[in-house]
Amino acid sequence: MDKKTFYITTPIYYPSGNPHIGHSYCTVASDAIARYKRMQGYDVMFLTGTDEHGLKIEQKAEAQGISPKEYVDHVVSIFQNLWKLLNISNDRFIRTTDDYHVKGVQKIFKELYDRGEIYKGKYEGWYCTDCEAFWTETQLKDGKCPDCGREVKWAEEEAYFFRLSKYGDRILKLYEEHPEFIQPESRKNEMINFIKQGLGDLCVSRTSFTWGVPVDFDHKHVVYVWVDALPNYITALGYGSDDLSDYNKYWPADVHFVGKEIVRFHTIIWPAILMALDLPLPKQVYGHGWLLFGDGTKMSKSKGNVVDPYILCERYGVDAIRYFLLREIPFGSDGLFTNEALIARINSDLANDLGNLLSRTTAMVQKYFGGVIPAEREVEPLDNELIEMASTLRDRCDAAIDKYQFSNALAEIWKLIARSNKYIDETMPWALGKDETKKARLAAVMYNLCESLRIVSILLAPFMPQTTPRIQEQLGVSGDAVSYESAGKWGVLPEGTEIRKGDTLFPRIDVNKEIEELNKLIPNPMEKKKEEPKAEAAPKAEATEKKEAPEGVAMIGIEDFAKVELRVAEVLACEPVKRAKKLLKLTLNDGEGERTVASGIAQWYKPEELTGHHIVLVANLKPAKLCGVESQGMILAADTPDGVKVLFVDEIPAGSPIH
RNA sequence: CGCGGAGUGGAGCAGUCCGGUAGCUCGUCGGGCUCAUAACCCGAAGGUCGUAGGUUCAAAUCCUGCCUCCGCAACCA
Repeated sequence: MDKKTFYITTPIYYPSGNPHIGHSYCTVASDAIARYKRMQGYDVMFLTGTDEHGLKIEQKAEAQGISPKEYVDHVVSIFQNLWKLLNISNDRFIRTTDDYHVKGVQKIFKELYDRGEIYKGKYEGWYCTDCEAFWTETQLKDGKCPDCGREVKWAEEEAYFFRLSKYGDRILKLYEEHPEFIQPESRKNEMINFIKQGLGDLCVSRTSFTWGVPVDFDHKHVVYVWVDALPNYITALGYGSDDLSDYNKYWPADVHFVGKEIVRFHTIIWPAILMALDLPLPKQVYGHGWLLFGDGTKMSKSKGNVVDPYILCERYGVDAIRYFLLREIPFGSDGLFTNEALIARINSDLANDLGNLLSRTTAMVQKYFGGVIPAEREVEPLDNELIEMASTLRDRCDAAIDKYQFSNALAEIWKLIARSNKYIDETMPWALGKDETKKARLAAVMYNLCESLRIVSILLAPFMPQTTPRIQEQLGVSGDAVSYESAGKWGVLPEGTEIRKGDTLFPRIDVNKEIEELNKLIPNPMEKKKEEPKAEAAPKAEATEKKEAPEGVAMIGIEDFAKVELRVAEVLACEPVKRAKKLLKLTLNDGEGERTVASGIAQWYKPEELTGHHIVLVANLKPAKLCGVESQGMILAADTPDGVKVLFVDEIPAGSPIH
């Protein structure tokens, strides 16, 4: 009989920057499931990959003076190295630039077109030439491009559209008939509301850039993100090629793990595309939460506050990071990532509870029995609770894993670890060791502890694949004694097994020292954001960030710089902008007259702190409308660890040009 | 009224759907033990569950108003 299959995917990540801890989070979670399911005997297909097309990549590459392919090759290799480092056991890695994917997408696109699901139309809207982007009326800021503030013109672009609008009802019905389709539950309502507002047809091709999958029957066009990226889940299985064996075997996916920000694409657009193709739908889309920092900021490439997964792994070990990510944060919700919490978990859970349990157990077996537990053992009723808990642990883990509740699964495992530590206190093996007549009892106690640890090591393996072999080595177990099957049984440890104390599993970390060193390593966004008045508190959770390297800032010639007109200006008046959190409206005397400039510094300056000062003005910036205020320039300010500092040049008269 | 999330002992969370002793982890304090990575085990202190009303025999839980915080969006020229 064929093994039951299990197909799990991560999103394909966009390599416009290096992978951060958020990518790692989703990938580690998927990996744990993949490993767990494999352990249970499933034939698992675990897919991850990268989504490499699009304007942004094209621009990034151009900024670095290399081809898009060169650019993505480089970044993708960084992703792949990180997955290797994190022990990610993906079966495949799909790149949307792979030939088979390109062919598959072209085939899908054509088929959708032939079925009348995609039609050629006109994309109408306000077009910004500089950004090469279309905007809707409502997106415009006072009739100008919301991105760059430049003039836009009404333009039409030929484009292909997918008839998404006709699938609203079917998708709602899908949610109704399969309430488990969107997880967690709370995300479903958002989707329902979104659909009920009415779905429009979806633009699925572009002519404004070329870095994409060409539409093979209309070469002006490249396929736009939706029909390119989403089908990776089936092209990776060979859909669109001659060999459909994997597709037939693994599709539909058992679960797509995605971040909550892209739930919409996976629960509306993706099912619609599949419906249009008459293909089976994935069984479930799970939208996990975000990792947040101490100040509640979502981590992202653009904000730069990235905790570098490499540095973390290097300092604490891969398994510690994997453990923390899966244990600390309930999978469906957002969670805080702080170094303090990380270190606390490592010390208390990994070093004190698990590491120390193994250490004291193996040390005693060594000490009292020279490493081999005697066969003659005297059981007592006291043992029953431990045995009961250990032999049913697997069921509780299974149940949690079935619901993707990683933290609950780990919590269950740790209950057994805690129970085992308590068991040592209850049985007092050191006292038994002093009494020759209690040898058999002592043997039973040690045996029970080893059994307990054996079961722990098996169930922990999907989460901490590097650590568990070390535990099992010390326990002297392997093969059948560490199978999933045997995790549900008590009394598997073979007679005569040689147990020996090994190296410390997880060394304890000195919290204060460590936090100090981390702070040296990576600047802290908390400090520059808000000064906490309660400074007497112990070294507190330090959210850390790593500033993104100032990549892509190319050298310019003097002639480029000469294009910028800098001038000293006096701040005549300053007021907050209504409806704007960050903006201050400055009225300036630039030496020739008055002008208005908006500046996003409300967070750092009160209006009265600026009036009267002389500042540096970029005088020839194209005007832009911000929150209803016409900004006719920009003032210079510096980013510092303590916040943004406006450059004051009070001793220089207003109007002075600067070179 | 832009959309959404959240306010529970010092910190981080569970409990809220299906009202009825407020639970967990960490931290603090006291005790025990010595096999172990100054680890482990036991105990204690600490919360009028954001606020004001309402429903009810009974509300953290249901209803209404309000306040605060956060994310997204609109503003970081």
